Amino acid sequence: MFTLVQLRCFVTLAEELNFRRAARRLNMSQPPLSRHIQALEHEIGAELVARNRRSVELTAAGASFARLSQRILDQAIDAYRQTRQIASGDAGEITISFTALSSYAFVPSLVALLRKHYPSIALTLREMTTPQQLAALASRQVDICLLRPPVALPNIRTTRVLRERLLAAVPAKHPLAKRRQINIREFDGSVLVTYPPVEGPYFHGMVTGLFQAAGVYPSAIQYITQTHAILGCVAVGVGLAVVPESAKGCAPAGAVLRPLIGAEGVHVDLVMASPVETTNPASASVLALVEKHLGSRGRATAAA
Amino acid sequence: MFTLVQLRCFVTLAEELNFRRAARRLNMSQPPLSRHIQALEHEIGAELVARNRRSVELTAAGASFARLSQRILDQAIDAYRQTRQIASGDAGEITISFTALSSYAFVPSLVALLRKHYPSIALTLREMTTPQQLAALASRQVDICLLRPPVALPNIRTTRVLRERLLAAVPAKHPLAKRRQINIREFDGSVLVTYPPVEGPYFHGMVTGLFQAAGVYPSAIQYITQTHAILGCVAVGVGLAVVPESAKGCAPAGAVLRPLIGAEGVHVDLVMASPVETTNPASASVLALVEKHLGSRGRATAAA
DNA sequence: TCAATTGATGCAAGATAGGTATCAATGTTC
DNA sequence: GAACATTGATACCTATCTTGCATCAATTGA
Repeated sequence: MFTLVQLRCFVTLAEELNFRRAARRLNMSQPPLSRHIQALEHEIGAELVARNRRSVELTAAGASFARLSQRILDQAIDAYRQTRQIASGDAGEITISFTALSSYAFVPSLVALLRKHYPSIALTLREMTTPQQLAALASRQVDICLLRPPVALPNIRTTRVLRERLLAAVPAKHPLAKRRQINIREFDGSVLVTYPPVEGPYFHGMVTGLFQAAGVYPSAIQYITQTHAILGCVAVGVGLAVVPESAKGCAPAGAVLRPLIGAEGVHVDLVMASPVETTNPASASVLALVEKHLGSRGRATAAA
Repeated sequence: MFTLVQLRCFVTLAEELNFRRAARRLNMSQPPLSRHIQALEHEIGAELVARNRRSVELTAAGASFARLSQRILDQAIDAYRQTRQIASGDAGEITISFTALSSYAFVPSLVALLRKHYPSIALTLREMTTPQQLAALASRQVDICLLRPPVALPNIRTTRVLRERLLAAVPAKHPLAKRRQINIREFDGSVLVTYPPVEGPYFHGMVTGLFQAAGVYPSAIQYITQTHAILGCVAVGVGLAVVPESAKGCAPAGAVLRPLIGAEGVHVDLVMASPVETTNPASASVLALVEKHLGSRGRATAAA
């Protein structure tokens, strides 16, 4: 197989049509250039330049090969640059998974942040449930997960990116909807729509712990997996619910959200989880960027 | 700049993810493969494979670079093959010029012949007048010309590809149109529509020579450059004409062609002209093909 | 704990690329 | 038409690179 150096020599010769001038442009003397061209012609088994002892001109094969060679060289330096960029984390691909609710709370600002600082990183977003996220993280199918704690996996590090208060969700036609804020005791005897223990263990534990601590007992509990589905049930009057602040982004018209009195010390977190060691420099770049950005903002602000 | 050999090594390693197996596939021992990969990584300035002393896996940069490398290698062997093909004349580009009339007589069968034997030669056809053809041939702007003799240019060789009889062209409403064949003496005293001496010297000399030899003198001569224009004039009753047999292909409805008595020994030739030495192997292939084909057919048959 | 396998490294031999000096051939100039 | 300049090719030497063999340290599996 011929060499890229030979191609570079040939392309320059094809442009100059003069061995000495081409050699000067290539920063070499004329004899090795002659030998490179000879080697190339011998390798391909065809005459590429017609030399008349005085003038040099391309053969039909040489003219075609010059174009192809130029393309190969262009691709080579392109591959060089692109790979350096990926290695430095300035470019590349990154896959981020997120829970449905965080798409309202944190993902929009994350995408904006990435687009601003790393426009050449290709971002793939994948909505998953938390158990799916843990599996994807363990098998390294995703670079970064946005999910609810805790993340009990080896060699995974987490950073809290969002801390939210809890809000009460009541139907718009419910008497409580007129209150500016709602005490958790008002839930006593009502139907509670909330997260199931298996699919949403974090929220489930938080809400049930909250009610137990306050000594409040709903008359019935309706388990629903996703926040937007819970709010949908509230909107049609199924019952009351406790949801994180970011649920404002997906509240239907029939449900209103009010500050929850009696849950002041309780809040829900959203964490960013990623492998401790990654082979993807773009991932490291994004993690560093997010953490730097969080640090400057106090890492506890809820997104609009 | 890195080497194609290094790329080949890296691509194979990326496929095998094992230095020894990759080295075996590359027909080399393992140490030089390790060195090639190291050199490549040093050249690019990035880690391409993550080696854990036991397993080898690609980094993000390495995965991208492997794809790009494969593409470069593919293009390299493609360039190799394509150039060999062009050099051997099996592929390439060829420009053939032709006179308007030969587009009916010879060009169709030439195109068919090329498409059959050299489907990967790109054919450019260019209609020119004979003086334009001579200039294009001298400046090597075309590879092959189909034109009327003589071709008085240095380093140009010609081959006769077609020899045709002459026919009489008369208006369909003319009394002579009823004859099966027409004697040249019948032209005496009629208007002759024929080729001008400057733009169509070959035909002009042939026709005038024919009439002089027969002692026939038209009452008037109308000069028109192209055969199809001459036949158009004949069709509307301007006069009579003498045209080559291949004019059958472009005769309008109002003109009829009949064998010409008294011109038996006279015929017109179409020759194929090309530079003696050409840098275009495709041209040589086409010339050889045409000559071989003519040889088997006796080189004098008029095309339909 | 021992054997097998992994990728990296030291070393010597061979191959290769590069430079200098030079040649034969062809234009150019006076 | 003869001297000169310029062209690409070649001979030869040196520096560098590449290769394969032998070997090493580390890890894995039995």
